Amino acid sequence: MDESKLFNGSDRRSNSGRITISMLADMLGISKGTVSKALNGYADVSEETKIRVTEAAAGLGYKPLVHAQAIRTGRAKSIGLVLQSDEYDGYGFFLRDFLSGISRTSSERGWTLTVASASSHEDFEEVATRLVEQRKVDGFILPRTHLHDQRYFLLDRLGVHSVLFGRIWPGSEELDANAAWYDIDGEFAFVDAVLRMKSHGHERVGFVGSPSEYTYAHIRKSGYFIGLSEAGLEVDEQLVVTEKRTRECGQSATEQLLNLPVPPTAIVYSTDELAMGAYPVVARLGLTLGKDLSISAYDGAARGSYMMPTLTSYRVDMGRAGSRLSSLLIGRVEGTSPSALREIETAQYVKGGSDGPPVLSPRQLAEKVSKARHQECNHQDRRGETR
Amino acid sequence: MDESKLFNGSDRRSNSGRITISMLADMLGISKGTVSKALNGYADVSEETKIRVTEAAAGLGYKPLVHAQAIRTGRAKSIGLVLQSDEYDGYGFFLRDFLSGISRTSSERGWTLTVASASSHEDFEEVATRLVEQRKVDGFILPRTHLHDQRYFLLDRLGVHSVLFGRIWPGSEELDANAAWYDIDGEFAFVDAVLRMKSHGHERVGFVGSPSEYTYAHIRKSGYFIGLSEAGLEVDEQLVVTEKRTRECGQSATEQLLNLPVPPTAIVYSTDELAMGAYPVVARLGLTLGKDLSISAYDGAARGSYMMPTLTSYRVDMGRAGSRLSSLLIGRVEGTSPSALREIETAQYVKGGSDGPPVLSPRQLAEKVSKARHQECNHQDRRGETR
DNA sequence: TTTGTTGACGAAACCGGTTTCGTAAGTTAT
DNA sequence: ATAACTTACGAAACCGGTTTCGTCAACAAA
Repeated sequence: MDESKLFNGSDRRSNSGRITISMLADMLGISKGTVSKALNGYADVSEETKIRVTEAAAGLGYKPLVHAQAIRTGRAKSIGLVLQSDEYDGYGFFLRDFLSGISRTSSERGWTLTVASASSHEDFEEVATRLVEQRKVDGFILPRTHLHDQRYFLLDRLGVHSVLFGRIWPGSEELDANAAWYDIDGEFAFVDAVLRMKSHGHERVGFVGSPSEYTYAHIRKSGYFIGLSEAGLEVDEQLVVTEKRTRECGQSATEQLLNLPVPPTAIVYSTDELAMGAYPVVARLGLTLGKDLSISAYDGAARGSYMMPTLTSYRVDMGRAGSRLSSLLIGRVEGTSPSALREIETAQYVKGGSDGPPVLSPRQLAEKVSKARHQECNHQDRRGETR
Repeated sequence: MDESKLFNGSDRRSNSGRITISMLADMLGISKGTVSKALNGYADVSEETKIRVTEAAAGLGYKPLVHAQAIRTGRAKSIGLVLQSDEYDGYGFFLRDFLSGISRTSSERGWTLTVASASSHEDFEEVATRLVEQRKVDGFILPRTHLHDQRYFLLDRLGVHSVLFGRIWPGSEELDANAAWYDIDGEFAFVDAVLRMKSHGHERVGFVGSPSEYTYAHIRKSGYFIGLSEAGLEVDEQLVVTEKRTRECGQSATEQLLNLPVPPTAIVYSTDELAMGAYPVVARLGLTLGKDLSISAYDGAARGSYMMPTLTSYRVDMGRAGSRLSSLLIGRVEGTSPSALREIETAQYVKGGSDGPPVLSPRQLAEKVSKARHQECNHQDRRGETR
């Protein structure tokens, strides 16, 4: 009673109602240093005092100001994420899930998500450096890992922690011995995809891959080859098209594969985005997906389910990815060894209507394609005449 | 020479190379208070000293630590954005543009973007309150404004600034006299859309609207009615379907309109998302978009351009929106009067292939629809028998 | 009983800034 | 020449925490 009256009567300004560590210390009749130590688990505070302080803090709703701590500890408790607009926007509808995952998990630990954007790699360097110099961020999540990810090495030089969404250079342990990462086992998914095509009865399975700068491109392609070998199918380099990015690329790749003398009856795409390109091609040639041609892809983008027929794919839980990545990064900043901060999970198979047993042999398919192709030309000719 | 030697010899620890205000003051031989005042434009510093300090700061790359400033000034120089996952994800591919716009402009002013997420309105309250209490954020951008936006009123009670993407309650000045906002003139776009349909020759133009909790739903609908009146077309309540959200909703709304005894030959959709629902309906009925039925929408989502035919729409520049919104919010936090912080811009018309002169009268269209409908039933019957 | 040791805490420095206040020198008014 | 203002700056308090260091009491060992 007396104490609180004394306190209220003091000249401490309102401070918009927030309770500070000094106030808390005054009310408890101990020094603010001791309060701080009690809350941070120092050894030289008695168990009894710790309990008193903790309870009072909880009761009064005292929460330390992170940036006031940061000035001494150097920790902003903030996760950095730089969105790069020069990269193809592979996030699509998933960006929100990803961000939600990150911010949810980090806020549970009292951390924050700081988002910045860069227009190029040089810009990334500038943006990241600024965030680090200004101590706005303790570490970065690096999505869409490249083979030799320059961002990782840059941050490493700056002495800033990072965690990769995807591996850097799988197989060369020396290089990323110091890296923490989270990844989805794309290899497994593509092995599975090929095996499923085989079990449908397909003998010629094509592959459309992503640009080789991305680590996942290699991993998924490798899964395709392993799948072929496990399925007992022979490798035909003609059936492999790579370095594709957008759905327009997927379109041309699909055309290229279907124009082969002996085309594949099934195609596995590195991403949903690429597989989207198959739909207009198939429609134009009068083919039916899931019958004349079977396709499957990877990412499990919601978009895929809007297609007719829906796209068979392997769904990646971006919310979970964001959540795990922030957890790993926080661990990294707090000193856990990177070798203990590596996680790999599997994508979830989502059956759609875009694959099934083949109704045509490769040669029959080739014939159907070339017929459709001729009709199309005639159509165009006629259209040309009427103009 | 002497000074720097003296300085190097001092016991100041490395501090990972960063240069602090005290160092700068030492090197210049003045007090750190004066340096601070010089950099912050105080009046009681001579012009000469200001120049000396500014140049030295620039030369040595001195940048004050924002959180060190924040502890005294109370400004974290950070913009808050809460992504709400209970709302339909209207951002789509635009979220990245939006975030880029915000972070680019705010970083130019030395500000940061802090992203959080909430799963419900109560959660928003909790998340926002936490960010405010911990002084992590100086204000919020509130996207997808509701008519009586609870978020706005909550933040107002907390004494935190916010800026709305969209207006709160257009027409009732008293309510949002204190609000700052940025908006795109949806009304104008829908007037324009109706007039364009009229100039194509359409006499019956339908409308599919969004849920009425959103301000924009009212604004766009109002534009539709104004457009009708300007075009000299009569209002027919049967042609208006509202409270629609997803593309599935758009699908049923389109069916509903096409099943009318005298259906519209043109439909204007409140969002691209809704208009997506028209495609499968039209395909099933054997109609051709841009001929049998003309449609246009609003948002200018990239997705729209992947449709065949491409969707005529009004493009909203989300990057610019984010940029302007952060600029307005920073102004608000720095004390500009909210009445000076209101901006309205127009959406850009993007012509696609989904609209054109009608080839059928409403009655002819009705006939074509009902024929297709019967065939469809027969198909289904036959399919049923073979099973 | 004296001499370490240990446990628990306070005082004060510190982090990197901002802001108040006092004051010496220069300037103008009387 | 003196009084009254300005101007320009430094000293020091301050923001809200953390961390170092010193100290005192209680306890154990000699």
